[in-house]
Amino acid sequence: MSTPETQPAANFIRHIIAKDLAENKHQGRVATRFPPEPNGYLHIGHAKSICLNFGLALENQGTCNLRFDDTNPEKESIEYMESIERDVSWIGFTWHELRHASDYFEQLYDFAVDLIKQGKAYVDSSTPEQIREYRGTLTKPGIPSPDRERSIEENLDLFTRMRNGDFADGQYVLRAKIDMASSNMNMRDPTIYRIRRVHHHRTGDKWCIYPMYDYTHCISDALEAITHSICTLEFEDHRPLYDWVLDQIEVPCHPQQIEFARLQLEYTIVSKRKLNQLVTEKHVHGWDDPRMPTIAGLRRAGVTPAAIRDFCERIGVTKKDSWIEMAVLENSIREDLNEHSARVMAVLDPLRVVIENYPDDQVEQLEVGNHPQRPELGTRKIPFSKVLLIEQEDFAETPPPKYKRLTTGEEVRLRGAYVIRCNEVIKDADGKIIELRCSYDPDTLGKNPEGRKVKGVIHWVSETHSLPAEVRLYDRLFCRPNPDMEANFLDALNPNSLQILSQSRVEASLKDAPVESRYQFERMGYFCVDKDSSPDQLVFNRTVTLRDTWDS
RNA sequence: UGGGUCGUCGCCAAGCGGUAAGGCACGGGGUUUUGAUCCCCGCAUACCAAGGUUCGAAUCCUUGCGACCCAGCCA
Repeated sequence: MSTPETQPAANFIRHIIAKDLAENKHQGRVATRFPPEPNGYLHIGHAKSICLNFGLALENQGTCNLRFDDTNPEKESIEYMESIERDVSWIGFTWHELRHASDYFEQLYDFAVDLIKQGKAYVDSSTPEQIREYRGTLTKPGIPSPDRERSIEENLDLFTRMRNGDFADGQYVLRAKIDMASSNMNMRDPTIYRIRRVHHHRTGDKWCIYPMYDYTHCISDALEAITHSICTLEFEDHRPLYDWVLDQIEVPCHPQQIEFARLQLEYTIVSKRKLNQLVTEKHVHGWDDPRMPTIAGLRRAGVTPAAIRDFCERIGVTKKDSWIEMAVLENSIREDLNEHSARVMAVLDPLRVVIENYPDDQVEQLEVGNHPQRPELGTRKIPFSKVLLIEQEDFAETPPPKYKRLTTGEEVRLRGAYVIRCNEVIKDADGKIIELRCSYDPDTLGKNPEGRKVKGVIHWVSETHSLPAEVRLYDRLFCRPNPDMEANFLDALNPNSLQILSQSRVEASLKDAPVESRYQFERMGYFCVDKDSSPDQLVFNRTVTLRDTWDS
């Protein structure tokens, strides 16, 4: 059996690392980091970055840290931090060290003082509006702030007092003194510290000034001796600033920032802000709603860590903006689930079938395999009796062309059991089919009938022996390929993304199926036991359907 | 129209001057007690365009065209 994980494919970052290794650039060391801001749950886009960073470290005998970029306490929380640790672990990676940007607040402050002493940073009293105005535009250079030439002594004093809490929020900022005329907006004296009296989930109220991303990230990388600092494309313009900061101060190493294109998946979104909106406005039932592209959502839907890793390897790593089709993800999911899931029978939308020529009280325990290609997964017994349940959609009075299921007067194979023939259709007063009267051929158990071919096979359960279950069928959350492109992404929401079937029946072997266990419901798809499930009320989520090539 | 980046099959993606890998999707066939799986076969004389260099170009040069990112005291 092939493993779902494919061999490492070539990509430009692997080339860069191979070259650095060949040149002994960092004494042959590879150190990466995955640096999320703890302001939301991780999603499939983060998975790409996680697999990249941890994968690169792993395949080069290097290290990968998990670092929380927690410099903006307003949006961050312990809950998010914990969910991130949980999700990274679940995907299957172990970090070398767990770090936080906030671990470096003191050092960051010292470096800022150093910058001021060098005359490379100054305290500015301009308002945000003034700063924006002075910054110029894409085509017009900026002009210096009136505070730009403040003396070093005064800057030192002001910055100390900023830290001491002598000023109101927003009264001053610390800015790097670089080049107000730079064609790169990020180099026009970027703000590196702001005053903000917000409780930080780790440092509490110790600080009332917080460092900005551009200033913090490069120094954090350097302090951790990161060799390759991998981030997404929108930070390309920030690289000169990343390098500038590290060039002004004394740090153990100067990591190389490398940018790659973030994942864009059709029929979904990966904007934290919008994902947050879906949750808070209750368009979904939470961060772990199986329709969400979050790691928690995928997990609850029944997607495996191996499938996510396989997907991330398949989509590749480039600098090209691209949209991945959902079919690629589904393929990775099916490939892993097909190999590892035990098969069981479940009737989602039951139709009663009475086998008229089967003895009233007889029950046969039929032995069936748990996996058609993997006999080592064993067999189980399923009860066959006079009254069975089959799928409504597996019977048609007037079948469409090439129909291979049950129809009046014709035969069909009951999976793992006998061939039956439908003799009569019972309807209620409204003409709705409520029961089928059938007969079975006793000589067709484990063998084909004499002289005729029965091509259809359908699944079933015994009415009295089966267990009631609720089955949740999920469809894509959006009905447009690029919801992000819509004026309002909520307009693209799929109104039928969740269908709950409360009358389903599953075979008795599922009685004690643990939460998160996964099965293939034969002919129906892959399903996972939901956390809402209990022995009295089983609840299953559909992870993905089976591939369906029946064109009709 | 300042700067940065990108353009190879429907969607991804290898390729790095020697004559277009692979995956997904799609189409056809075979096996099958899942219309699943699995197995065969097919699927870019062509690499955004036009010039140029070269015995030879997707790969080098030139000029166009198109797309994305940047003017937070967010990350």
